[in-house]
Amino acid sequence: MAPPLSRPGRVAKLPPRERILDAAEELFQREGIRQVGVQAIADRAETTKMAIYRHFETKDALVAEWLRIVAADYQAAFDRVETEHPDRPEEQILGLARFIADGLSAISYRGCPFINSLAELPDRLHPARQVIEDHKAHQIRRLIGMCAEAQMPDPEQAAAEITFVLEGAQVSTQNGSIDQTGDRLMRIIEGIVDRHRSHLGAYRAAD
Amino acid sequence: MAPPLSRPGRVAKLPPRERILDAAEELFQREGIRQVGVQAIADRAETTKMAIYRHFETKDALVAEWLRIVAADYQAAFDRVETEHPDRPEEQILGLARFIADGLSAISYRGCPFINSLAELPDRLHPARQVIEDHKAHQIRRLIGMCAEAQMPDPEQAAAEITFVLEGAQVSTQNGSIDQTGDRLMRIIEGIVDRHRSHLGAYRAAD
DNA sequence: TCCGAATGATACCCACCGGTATCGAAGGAG
DNA sequence: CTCCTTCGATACCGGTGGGTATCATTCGGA
Repeated sequence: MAPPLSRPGRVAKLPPRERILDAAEELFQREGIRQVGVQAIADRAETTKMAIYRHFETKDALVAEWLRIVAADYQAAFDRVETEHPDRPEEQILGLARFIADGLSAISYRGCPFINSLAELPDRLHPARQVIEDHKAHQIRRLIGMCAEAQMPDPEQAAAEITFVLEGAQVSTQNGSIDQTGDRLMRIIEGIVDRHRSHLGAYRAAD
Repeated sequence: MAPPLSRPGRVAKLPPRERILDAAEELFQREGIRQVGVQAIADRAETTKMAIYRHFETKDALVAEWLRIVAADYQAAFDRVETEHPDRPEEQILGLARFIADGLSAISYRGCPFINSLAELPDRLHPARQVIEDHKAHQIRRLIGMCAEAQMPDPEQAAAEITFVLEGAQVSTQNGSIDQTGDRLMRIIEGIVDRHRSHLGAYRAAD
């Protein structure tokens, strides 16, 4: 059952399913979901359309699987900052911000996969939409947890603020109108954390 | 030359070009650019595909024209808050935020046209991309101006912060994971303005 | 009244897309 | 060696997309 991970002849060629997912990730991110045809994915994965439909029910299922992988990457970032800064929630939040800020230049010119997919898949019944929704809910819940641990008086508001800024930064990288986005983003997040943590903000906190 | 604006028979029917643009606005916003075919626009405009191609070179040109209209709406909002609160730049910024916050429920489930179009049109040579880029540049410039007038020590940073938050809020309305988005948005913007205006922020300002 | 531009309606072209059917080659397991 | 699964390749199908050609109709202006 386990495919050969060693010397499959010339170059180490991954099994088809992996190659398909790699190709899909690359193409979906760069060209957009609807722009990329199944044939193009097959070509780039050095396989055939038929092989794709042997591993995935439909193109939509492939899209959903791709987003599931991307979501796992984000979750891994959450895990990493938590283990790197145990019991230091402010540091965890800043670590997340740096993760996004560092990724900005990498995904420049082509924004966040989730935001883009949301725009490209208006049908709320699309299988990928469920993946996105779950991921966003999970993410905001974890972020609220961090804010609460940091003794912020209104963790929901703080988490919402951070979420808005992170997503806005990812959107704004797509057009060149705003430069130094990464640095600006870090300074903004630092300001938010400082304000919510120390002087309890300008508005009434719930308890 | 001027088309009849009165009693064209039964219901007041606008000239075809207007009906086409109205239909395109509605459908592009709700279903997405690529999802909507030219035939669907013609049907909804109660005209024919042929008529569309008599008024617009290509579908892409129609998309660009649509975004030009949307951009004009946003500019009108800028104009309005400026005339409503002359020499009160903080009020102007809050007015803009309220404009976005009020629009949130209206565009709920289907985000900002510019952000969506950015995701749907990865080709940077698409005619609509130029429209978006110009609009964003113009908007950020105007926002920086307001921040400068409000005596904020780092107007570029403040404008970037506000931009991120506004765009992030529009993105986050698309999935229901964050509720009370409008109220949260207003409180966040108030906090930003307060911080940048009064106590000069936590970071060193560039003189 | 007459003319010409703008409009409406239909049929058509070609390319591409998602998805399926079929067949042969390969390749590991018993 | 043989069997059975996986993989590769090609051809095909129905539907739809953007865009064009053609012709009849309407209607305002001179």
